[in-house]
Amino acid sequence: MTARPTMSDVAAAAQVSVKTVSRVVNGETGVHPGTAAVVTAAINALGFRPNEVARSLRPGYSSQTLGLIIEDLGNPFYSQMARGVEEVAREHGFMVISGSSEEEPERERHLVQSLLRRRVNALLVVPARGDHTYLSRELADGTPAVFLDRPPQNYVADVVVLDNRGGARTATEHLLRQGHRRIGLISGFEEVYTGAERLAGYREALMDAGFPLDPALLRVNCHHPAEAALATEALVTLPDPPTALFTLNNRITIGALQALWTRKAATALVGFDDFELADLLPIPVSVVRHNPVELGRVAAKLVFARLAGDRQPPQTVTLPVQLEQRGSGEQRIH
Amino acid sequence: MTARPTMSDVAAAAQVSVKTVSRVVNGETGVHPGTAAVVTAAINALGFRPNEVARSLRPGYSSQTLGLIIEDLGNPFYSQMARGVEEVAREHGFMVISGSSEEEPERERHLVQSLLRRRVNALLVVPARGDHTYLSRELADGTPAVFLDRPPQNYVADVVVLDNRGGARTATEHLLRQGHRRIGLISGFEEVYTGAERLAGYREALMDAGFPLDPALLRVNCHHPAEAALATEALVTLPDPPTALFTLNNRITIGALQALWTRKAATALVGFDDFELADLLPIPVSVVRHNPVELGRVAAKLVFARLAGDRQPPQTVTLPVQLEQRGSGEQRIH
DNA sequence: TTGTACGCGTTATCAG
DNA sequence: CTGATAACGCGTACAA
Repeated sequence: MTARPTMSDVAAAAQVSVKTVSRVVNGETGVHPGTAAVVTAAINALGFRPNEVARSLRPGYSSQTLGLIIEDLGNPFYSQMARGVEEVAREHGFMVISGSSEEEPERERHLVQSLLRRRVNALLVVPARGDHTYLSRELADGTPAVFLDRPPQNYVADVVVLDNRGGARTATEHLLRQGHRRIGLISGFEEVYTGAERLAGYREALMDAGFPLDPALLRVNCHHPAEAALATEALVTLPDPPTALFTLNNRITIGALQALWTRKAATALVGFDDFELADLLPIPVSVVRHNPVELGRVAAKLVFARLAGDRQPPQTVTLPVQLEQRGSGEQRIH
Repeated sequence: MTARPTMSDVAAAAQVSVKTVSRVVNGETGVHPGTAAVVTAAINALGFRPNEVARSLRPGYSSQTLGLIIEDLGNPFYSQMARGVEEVAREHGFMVISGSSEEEPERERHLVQSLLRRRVNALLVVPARGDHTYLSRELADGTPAVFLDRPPQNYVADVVVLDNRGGARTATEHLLRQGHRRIGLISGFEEVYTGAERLAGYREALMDAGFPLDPALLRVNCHHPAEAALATEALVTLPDPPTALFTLNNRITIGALQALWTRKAATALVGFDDFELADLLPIPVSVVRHNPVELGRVAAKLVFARLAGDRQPPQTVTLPVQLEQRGSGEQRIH
């Protein structure tokens, strides 16, 4: 109930000046041990805790805070990214303020502004769709920004992404190598960067191998497992059905699996994104997996390099992904 | 690269005093429209953004920030809680600084101190094990704290928990009603609050129904799915094996399921905690489910009630859980 | 070894 | 309607 004690409260209690208290608090040299003891006693008696807000207002000091904007804190992929960011931040004595953009551009802008008003040292952003030129104005003072999972539109800065295209190529080539020629593809939002890249990787693999891409095998805009299940159902009941499926994210993979199980279809399947239980299912699911925590870590390290004065041109880091062969993707065509 | 412009920069550019700029920025009445226009123009020209840090230093103002300490931001259960907290915070114009305690008491203390130094308005904490009397000193000024998922030890404050005991009772009674008399139980850390409560619920249900508790059917301290699988294996191969299993958290449920599948055992199963795919598996898994987002929301609302001046004695809110009958728990004994 | 003045960016007070 | 001044809590520069 009492207001939090300040340095001058401590100074008054210890019968010294605020500056002496400051010296003790910051462990500066040149304080008489006796005085220091008195001050320390007063600090403990009053329960004084230095006010980081006041400190960060002073020139040369900063809030020691990172701003993190992601699509949804509750989504495991992003929350693991956040975890990676937090780890690196802690190593530097920083804390993280985070917010969910809900993939809405206005919300993102609002969050950017709120965070900058709080004078975060840097921004880490999973960019929502839409134009990002507004950032030039917001970050004109040199506050670094690093983008995660996808690049922003019309703003040049450091970006850390997964090798979406490469992973999709690998998955598709793997299925081709098992003898599959008709490989169905189910994707989520078409316009999202990661989805587009993965689709491109699938296309490239087919082209390079000299096989045609049958548009009838493509199902896009499946946002829920249920829609993916329907799409799978539709593909499997085609006159000339695919012998394998490539599902572009884990929600889709889950929906597809359910449809395949109820149909007892022996269609091979490789999914992008790992998921819990994938390796424990009766037929373990082959996936292209990656490391969201590492993504967060790498982005945070980039941020701290910038804060340390790194003036290199903005770079794009592409993190490798791994094809995990567990069974569902290794069913050869007879 | 330029330092961020301040109010006095704007004032100079607009040929007015800082106070006038302040008035315009805060939309105060009593400013000549002409002057306001000039000031607004200067603000836009310079890209001025008010410094919330400086503002929060002033008496009567605050950082408009909540501190959140959870076990692990990367864990879906906790990250969804964080999501709920964030939602309510945003409604109040607050932001959230979060940190992971890793279930280590010293880390928690360190986080508490860091957050209080940053003058967060309130603390939301998933308490690590160990004594929490230290909080009396830290929060002597009246900064509210609310605890999530489990109560702290030796500190009285608002707490929001799930109905762990009731959920476990319900699950056990459900299995008893299906005719099961030998119900195996697999749990994680024995000393964790939630686990202890769930175990107690199981015990109570058996006692109340007048059935003995066979210690041979209890397996504790399974921290990974693999350990749970081994425990399941051991239970199923008992001379007089259980006909049903009650698994105390989702990691354990997953491990148990795998063991049952490989063994093709027809043991009934109910798990505490829902998990992705639970409803999509060939035999859908019955679970006691709950709503982590709601838990976060309720806790945050409690915090804001306290911040608004609510002086009621600390309360414990117990959130209901639901038994979701999907199939695995409804296999009657022949 | 210790203390005094000043400034960080903002807002409240009170005068013009 | 507008502005000068003090203050928020702390640390730097410079004395004493």
